[in-house]
This record gives sequence, structure tokens and C-alpha cells, in this order.
Amino acid sequence: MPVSIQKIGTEKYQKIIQAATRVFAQKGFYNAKVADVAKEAQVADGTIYLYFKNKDDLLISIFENSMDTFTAEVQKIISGALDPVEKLKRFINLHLELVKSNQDTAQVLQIELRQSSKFMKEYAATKFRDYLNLVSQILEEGQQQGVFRESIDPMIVKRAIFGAVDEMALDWVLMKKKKYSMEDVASQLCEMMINGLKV
Amino acid sequence: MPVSIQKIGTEKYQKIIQAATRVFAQKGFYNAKVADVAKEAQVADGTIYLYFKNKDDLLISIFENSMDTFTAEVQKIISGALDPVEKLKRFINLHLELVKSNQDTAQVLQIELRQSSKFMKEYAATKFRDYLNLVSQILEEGQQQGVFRESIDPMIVKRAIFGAVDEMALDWVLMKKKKYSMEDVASQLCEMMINGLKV
DNA sequence: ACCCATTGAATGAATAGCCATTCATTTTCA
DNA sequence: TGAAAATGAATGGCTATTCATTCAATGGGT
Repeated sequence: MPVSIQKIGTEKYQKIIQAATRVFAQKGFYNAKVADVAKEAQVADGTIYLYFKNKDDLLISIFENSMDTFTAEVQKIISGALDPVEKLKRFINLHLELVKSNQDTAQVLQIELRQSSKFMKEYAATKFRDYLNLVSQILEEGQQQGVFRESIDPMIVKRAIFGAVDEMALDWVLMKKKKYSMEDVASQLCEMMINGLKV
Repeated sequence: MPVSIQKIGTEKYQKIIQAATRVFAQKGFYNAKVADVAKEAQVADGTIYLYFKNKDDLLISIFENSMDTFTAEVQKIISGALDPVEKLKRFINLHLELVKSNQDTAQVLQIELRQSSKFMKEYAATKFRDYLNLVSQILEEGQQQGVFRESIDPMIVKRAIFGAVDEMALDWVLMKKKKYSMEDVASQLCEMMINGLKV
């Protein structure tokens, strides 16, 4: 039986997605058994295949499920008539916040974004680009308004900013005993980035 | 037969390590067969096991082999009586350079280590910390000399800097058609970081 | 110079275990 | 009561690892 679109959003579909997210984050995609996911979701092994084509599809679905949401959330919070500096601050804070409150998902995304088959990489790249472009938008806006230096190249710098923020977020999540708070991280990042960009 | 220490550095050992690096970068650790590595190294499957305990050991060895070298190289170039700003510039340039000229290794380190077992993650963390601390050293030195702001926390910012630089490097490597040169990347990064840190 | 015994390296076919996926059967529920 | 959903034991494919065998180099004896 094919996996029909109407199964998405089903209670069981969500339960499995969430279980898979936890399990993949915990053991890594390749070390996780489908049976592990089934057990975590309190479901029979075969049930997974009523909702997902195969193990890969499970990973792709996790990605799809969350990436759009994250992009939309960031989009929402930075849109409006705020000044670019404020937008950048909000972006940094929100990204950290999103990672913090979706730790397992964040770990899975990180992994999926970077490894996996060619198909997935290209597929993921598109969704990822949308997210990244939220940053370059801010940068361009800042340049137009004369608050950010003209010499910076938004296409390059968007990645640097993302890299810094995401590395911090993931590290903070993976850190056993928290040596500093997420607020400290946010303010340090904001300070450095803003000063690094301003005219 | 155990893998004796004296096999390390052997011509065949190196040949296998290099083949494995290429294959893992190409197909990903979990999708690569030991037989693939053997073929790439022009060696029989069984021969691999004369030099490495198992497939995991191959991955760990790649990591060990390169991480120390990289750390040493960076250490060398930033030591000496240069000012911290110059050191930071050198660090950024060298890291980019290292990734550029060791693309397969960089991919294996970045991508594969993130998704590997808990053991490897913790093992890798040590070597990685050594590398990161080269950055915080620079930052502290800069603060002592009064060129970098006191308000920055080296323990936090070292990771942000690494994140930005490494994300750029990896992205540049993975990018099919290069939209910009590595020199552009370096100068953009330097500009942003230095301005972001200066008093 | 030649022979051949010894040793360690290398080979690759065979093994064995793992685990994704299937599907005959059972359960649920409308 | 029958269709849909769920189950989980059985299957089959895949591949890491092993190991009996082959190969090559060395050197001691003639």
C-alpha cells in the first residue's frame, strides 16, 4: 500500500516521526534500527511501512517536516519594519532558541544536511538555501540603509554568520554540563556580528 | 594478528588510509564497502585487516592521522612574536588552505565524525579541543594586549570563529562551480572577524 | 652461484550475522 | 461483518570479517 498524503498529520504518523527523531539523534541514522524506532513509537515494525516508504523516507520526512516550519518562523519574526540590526539580533536569538527547543531535530538536520546520498544532499540544499537567504536579505537591507559596510558580500557572509550561529547552537546542545547560558552565547554572537558588519 | 605500531607509516598503511579517505568522502562512511576501499587501494579485502582492526578503526585512523598534523601546522604558523590580529588572519587563511588542499580528508572529518558513535564523538572531542584552543589563545593574547575587546569571552567566541571559518571552507569545497575565490572568502572573513573583535 | 626451507605478507572465497522489508494473519471499529 | 489498520515472525540481501591457501623474500648450506 502506498503512503498516501492524507496519512501525514495523522496521530500515528506524528508519533513515528517524533520517535524516529529521538532515535536518530541518539544513535545516528545508520546505527539506528527500524525496530528501534518502532519500539520507541510503541508500534510494530511493519506499521512504520504503512506510513513511510522506507528508512530513508523517514529521514527525509523529518527534514521536510521541520525545515519549512523553521524557515517560516524566522521569516515571520524578521519581517516587518524593524531595522536590520534588530533583525539580525532576532535571527541569532531565534535560531539559537529553535535549536535549543528542538534539540533532537536539530541534530538530525545537521547530520542530514551534511551527509547522505547525492539525491538527499541536493534536495536538502534547496530548503537550506531558503533558510540562508533570510540572512542575506537582512544583510542587503542593511547595506541599502547604509548601516552595514558596502564591502561585505552578503552571499559569502550569510554563510559565515550561519556557520557561527549554528556551530554555537549545536555545541551548546551537545555540551554535557552547561558552562555558559544560551543568553551569553546570543549576546556574544550579536556583539561580534554587529560590530563586524557595521560601517 | 594485532595491528602493530610499526605498521603505521608503512607504504601500504598510507596507501590504504588515502584510499579510504577518498572512498569515504565519495560515498560516505556507511555506504562505503570495505571492498571498495580495498579496490581503491589496489589491495585484497583481507589485507585491510592486517593494518586496521576493523572498518571503524579505519575512520578513527584517518582522523588521528590528520588532526594532529593540522593542529601542528596551525600552531607553527601562529606562534612567534606576531600581533594577535595578524595571527587571527593567519589562522583563517591557513584553515581555509588546509581544507582546500585536503578536501577529502576535510569532508570525512566534518561529515562523518558528526554522525559517528558516542565513543568516536568523545574521542574526537579531545583532538578537536586542542585545535579550538589555538583560537582562544589568540583571543586572550589580543585582550591582554588591549587590541580585542574585554567583553568577548574567548571560550565562546573561539567556537563562533571556528564555525564561521569551517562552514565557509566546507561550503567552498562542496560547491560545484565556484562562484567566488577562496581569497574572497578569506578577506571577507577576516574583515568581519577583526572588526567584530577590535576595541 | 644455486637450491630450498622458513617466515611473514597478501589473497579472496566462504562464512556468518545483521537488519530492512514483506506479508500472512489478527485485531479494530464502523 | 467486512474493510482497514496493525502486527511481528520470516525472508532475503548485503557485507564485515575470517582463514586456509598462495606468494615472495631472505639467507644458510652446499
